[in-house]
Amino acid sequence: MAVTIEDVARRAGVSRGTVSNVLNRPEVVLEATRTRVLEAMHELDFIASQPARMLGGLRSRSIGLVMHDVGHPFFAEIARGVEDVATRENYVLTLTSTRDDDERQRASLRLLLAQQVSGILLIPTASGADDLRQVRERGVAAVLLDHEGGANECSVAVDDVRGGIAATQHLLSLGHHRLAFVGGPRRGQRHSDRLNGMRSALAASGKQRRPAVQAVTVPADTIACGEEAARTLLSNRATRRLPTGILCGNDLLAVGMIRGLTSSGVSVPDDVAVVGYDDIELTTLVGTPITSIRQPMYEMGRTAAELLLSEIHEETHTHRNVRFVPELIVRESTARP
Amino acid sequence: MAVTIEDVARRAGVSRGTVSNVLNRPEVVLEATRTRVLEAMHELDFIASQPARMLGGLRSRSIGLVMHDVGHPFFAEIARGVEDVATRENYVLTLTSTRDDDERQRASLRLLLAQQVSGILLIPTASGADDLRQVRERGVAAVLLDHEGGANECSVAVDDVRGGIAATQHLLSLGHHRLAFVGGPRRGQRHSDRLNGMRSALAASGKQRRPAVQAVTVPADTIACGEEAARTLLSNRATRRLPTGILCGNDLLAVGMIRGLTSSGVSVPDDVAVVGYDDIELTTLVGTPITSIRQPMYEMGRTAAELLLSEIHEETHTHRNVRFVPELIVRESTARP
DNA sequence: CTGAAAGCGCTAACAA
DNA sequence: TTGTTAGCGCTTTCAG
Repeated sequence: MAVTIEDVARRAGVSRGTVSNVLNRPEVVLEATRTRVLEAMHELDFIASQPARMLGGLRSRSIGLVMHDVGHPFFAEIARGVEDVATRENYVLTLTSTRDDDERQRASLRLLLAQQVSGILLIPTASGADDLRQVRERGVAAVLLDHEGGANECSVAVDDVRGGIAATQHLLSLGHHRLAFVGGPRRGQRHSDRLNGMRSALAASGKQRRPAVQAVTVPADTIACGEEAARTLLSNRATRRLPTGILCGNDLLAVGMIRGLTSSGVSVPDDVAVVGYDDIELTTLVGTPITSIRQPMYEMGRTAAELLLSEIHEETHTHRNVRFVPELIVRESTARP
Repeated sequence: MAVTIEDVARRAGVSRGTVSNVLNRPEVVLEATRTRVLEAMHELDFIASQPARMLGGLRSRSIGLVMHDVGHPFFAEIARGVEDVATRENYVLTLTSTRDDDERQRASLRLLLAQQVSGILLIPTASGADDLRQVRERGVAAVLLDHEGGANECSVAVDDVRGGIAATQHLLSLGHHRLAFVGGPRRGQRHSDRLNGMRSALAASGKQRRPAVQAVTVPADTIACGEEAARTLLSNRATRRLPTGILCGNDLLAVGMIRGLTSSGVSVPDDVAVVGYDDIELTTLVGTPITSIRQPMYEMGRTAAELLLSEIHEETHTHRNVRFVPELIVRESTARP
């Protein structure tokens, strides 16, 4: 088997306890013995077994991240932020994707708990934010990510209502009063809050028309769904005029929307202005750069990881609900330069 | 503390050993007792501690993935493939990013080893493929990803020489004989193989000019570096004519290259044809859709994970060096439709 | 400051 | 078929 603490002890001519001490409380062991032990470790290329240490009573130096899908740039960027602080603090990051499935989320959480991670970051499914309760009951630290949390927990989110308001005010200022929102149930409250933001901004403007914000529901946050939504809007024209200002629940939807619109001869931004959400790098790269509501994804990951580590380590940790403010980034999809 | 196997045993009125048996060899315990134990587990919401099981002698049900950066779509997509099979097989995936730093790669490997993962997938830094030796010496399964391996190990790679050849033949068939390659040392042999592919295809064509393929070195695989490379090519024009066919080491470089070229009044593809590499989704979304050499990233991740699990489980595992064949996908950046 | 020994939660013989 | 027990590699008292 692998080289154990026993081997190191023998080689250094000390007891296991002493080796353990140089690992965990080096200040308590004599300089001379310590170097001797360190040398022995080095010569044997000793790597202490984390599982064994944990059984011995140490915390685990690993945290878990549960999210929808690493493949999506929004989540990947959050993961980067988390990973950077984890690495910096010498933690490893175990990650699992739920594909937005409640069952998989529950399974993921159990798997992480079984690993004895010392903390969990959860980007919940539409209805799964409560699952953290059970995690906490087991004494494992947890913070909610991309979801507003309660008073007795840490959370990191972005103010979606303000995002909706910012997008709407921008559209209104450009003279667009016939508005639509494209989003789906999969992102749960994220999208409904943004829609609410639109509605309240429109109401506040006093420019509200009879048919308020038109909401188009899509099954997923993809380019294809965006194109589909464009077709829906276009074919509805018989009964309802085409909106001239559209907010999409994420940037991929916006890409699809613009594509669907232009391929039917509707010009963006001349006929219709389109706003995306998230502000992933892609928005700057497409043919018509997209105006978007920027969410600080990397920062969110970093902050959440820091809160989690603080909850793990600090005796006097007080819960915080961090809420970032999204930022409107104007590009060509709403206004020609 | 948490609920242990002991609690379950007491509640079900059996011994620890029996509980352990229903966990590990259910067929050996009487139907009746087993259901009783299962019920007790359920009532207590028992989750067996993986660390403890490992000490007891079980394998770990976790694998590690070491890569450059989760934030990059190429790696993110590989990670997705890995994650899908890990989840399917009830393994958890621990991932670490090296940012292409040898030191960090070594640290990552140690961290994973300390966690007692039962297998490691490594996308090595330019010079770090050898680090797996030490992993294997410790009896931990390992497969090399995105890097051609030796006979005594499993690996999953893509034939870069053929990728370079395919791109070159395509460019030649379009009438471009003055060629350039843009790439960097960071991706190590990946890029040099592609360049070699270009050279041999050019030589084989009999159309070789005196100045063979012009190689432009960039420090990183980013859009900014692509633009920079465009400027370099442009400013070299005094001594060396502008190439008319350019292969970029990845798609982001190609995006930057096209942008740099067009902003200087050089038309793509009319004046210069540009080919990217990887074929990430982005290639279809930019203003001028990019011809690219497709690498099956998701498949690579899946395959590597499957090889790893086979190496972990199967007694009779034989090593394989899987080499995918890249595919040329033609789009507007080399030929107007 | 160092060594000896108990125990962490579980698995895997071995007995019964 | 089930119970008993000896570790797994480490940490952490507690003596020395």
